[in-house]
Amino acid sequence: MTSIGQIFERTVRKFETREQLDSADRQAIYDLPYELHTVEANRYIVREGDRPTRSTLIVDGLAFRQKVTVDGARQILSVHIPGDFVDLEGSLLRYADHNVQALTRCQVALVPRDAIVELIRSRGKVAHAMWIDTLIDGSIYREWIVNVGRRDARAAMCHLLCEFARRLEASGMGSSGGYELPMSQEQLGDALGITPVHVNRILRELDREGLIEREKRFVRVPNWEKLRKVGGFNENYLHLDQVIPRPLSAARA
Amino acid sequence: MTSIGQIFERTVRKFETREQLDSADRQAIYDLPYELHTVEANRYIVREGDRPTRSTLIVDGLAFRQKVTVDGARQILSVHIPGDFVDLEGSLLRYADHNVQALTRCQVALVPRDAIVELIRSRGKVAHAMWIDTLIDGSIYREWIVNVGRRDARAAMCHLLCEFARRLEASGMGSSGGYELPMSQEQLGDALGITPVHVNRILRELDREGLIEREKRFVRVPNWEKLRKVGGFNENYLHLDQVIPRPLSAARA
DNA sequence: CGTTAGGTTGACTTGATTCAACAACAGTGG
DNA sequence: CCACTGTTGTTGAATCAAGTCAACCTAACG
Repeated sequence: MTSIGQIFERTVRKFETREQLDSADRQAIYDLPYELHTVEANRYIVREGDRPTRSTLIVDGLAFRQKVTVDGARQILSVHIPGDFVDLEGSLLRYADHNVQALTRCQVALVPRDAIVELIRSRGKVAHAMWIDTLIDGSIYREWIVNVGRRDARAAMCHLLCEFARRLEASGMGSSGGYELPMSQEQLGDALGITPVHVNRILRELDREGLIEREKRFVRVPNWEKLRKVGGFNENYLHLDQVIPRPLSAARA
Repeated sequence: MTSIGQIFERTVRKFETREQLDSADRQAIYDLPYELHTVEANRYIVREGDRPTRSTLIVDGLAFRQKVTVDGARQILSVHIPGDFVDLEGSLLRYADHNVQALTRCQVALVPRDAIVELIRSRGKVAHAMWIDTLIDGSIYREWIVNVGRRDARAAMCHLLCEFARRLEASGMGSSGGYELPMSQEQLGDALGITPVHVNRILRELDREGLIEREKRFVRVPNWEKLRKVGGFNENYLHLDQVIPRPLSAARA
């Protein structure tokens, strides 16, 4: 689906919405050494405690972060799409504090840690773009806390569906009308902090109410505004329009 | 408590555990322009939607991040201690996606956004240290998601108490034996995603079981190991020992 | 010394879990 | 090509953790 020549294409495109890169910056990214691998669905990409020597870039497919409590309950923390580095932390922190798993079969590019560290050191603007990425990830985590902490299952599910819709749409992988959501009901439960049985009931309820229409794992959203409202979804936290303000000048949006 | 000359002391000390700074780096931080202010408990430091022109550094006191859902429920997202910049996002993202409030009366230093941006641009290592800070914040958010999503109220409360204990201890503001936790039971509830009534019952239960001893808002931990176990607390995610690995060489811990 | 915020407690309700059974479906191997 | 097996989805009944409502208590404070 994604040819070799375009491995870093999505990443560069994303970074360019975050910081004005020059051609040397772009080239430095394109020049990153990497090794392509295929990871089957559900296989681990990073394990808690790992001290990885390579960072993983998702080229194709979806992946998710998760953590397991001492008594075995799993909590999904975020979902990632092509163009995302899923363990930059591995290059910058000592060890991984959580797991990363492939949601679907993934094509990933493994980039040596040293190359990432050198890129960061030598290309300030690229580093800046990556940093902004981690800030936005942080913002998404915060909203996720609100979702599991303060919304009931129905609202939380709608919110989650809205988030996926907007993020997939923004990256050209679906429309506001509908999209493929390749998660099992158990995984949805792990994302929302509820049981799969309850996920099932909520989904059917939303279906019955006409808030969504399902066909296998394809979700159609007949009335975006209604779904948005039930989920209390406000997309600001995704910072989809994020562009770095020009330094030292009062840039206007 | 903190004299003018030491405004950036804690911040520098923190950054030095994250990256090898040279004297020019340190000086650049000390030279940051700022304005000192006092913020009363519960007053807002940043409001969602703000486009702040200054970043706020906590010099003394505690602050917390929070978000309010459409139907008025508040979720506390994190608690911050002296030395933390509580709205770096304000300098790097377009607008604030959440609120920051003073937990206790705070002394804060307001640093102009442009000065922060310039510091980041000119002092790569300082920027790096700050970035690592945002990565660690991200890690704490992830654990917080697990806490509200997958732990019952009792375990979540113990986990929260453990987190505070370790963080306060690490910054010299309390010992593992006990510490001042200046949060109302309502605020604790907002942090855990439960009602203040339930917080009360859980705290009394923990008290009765001998897991904690309370005196006003001072919490004593007679048996750390027991509390740790009930909370399923593993401090790795705090990255308290974080030191940046030497670039391009196989540094050993 | 009244006012207010925070803490405590009981009775009742509810959203979500648990347990258990079964249906639909995909993949596998005989 | 079909039986076997495992995963995912569906449903009902019973139970439980947490929420709601409401009252009252206490300490701090102007």
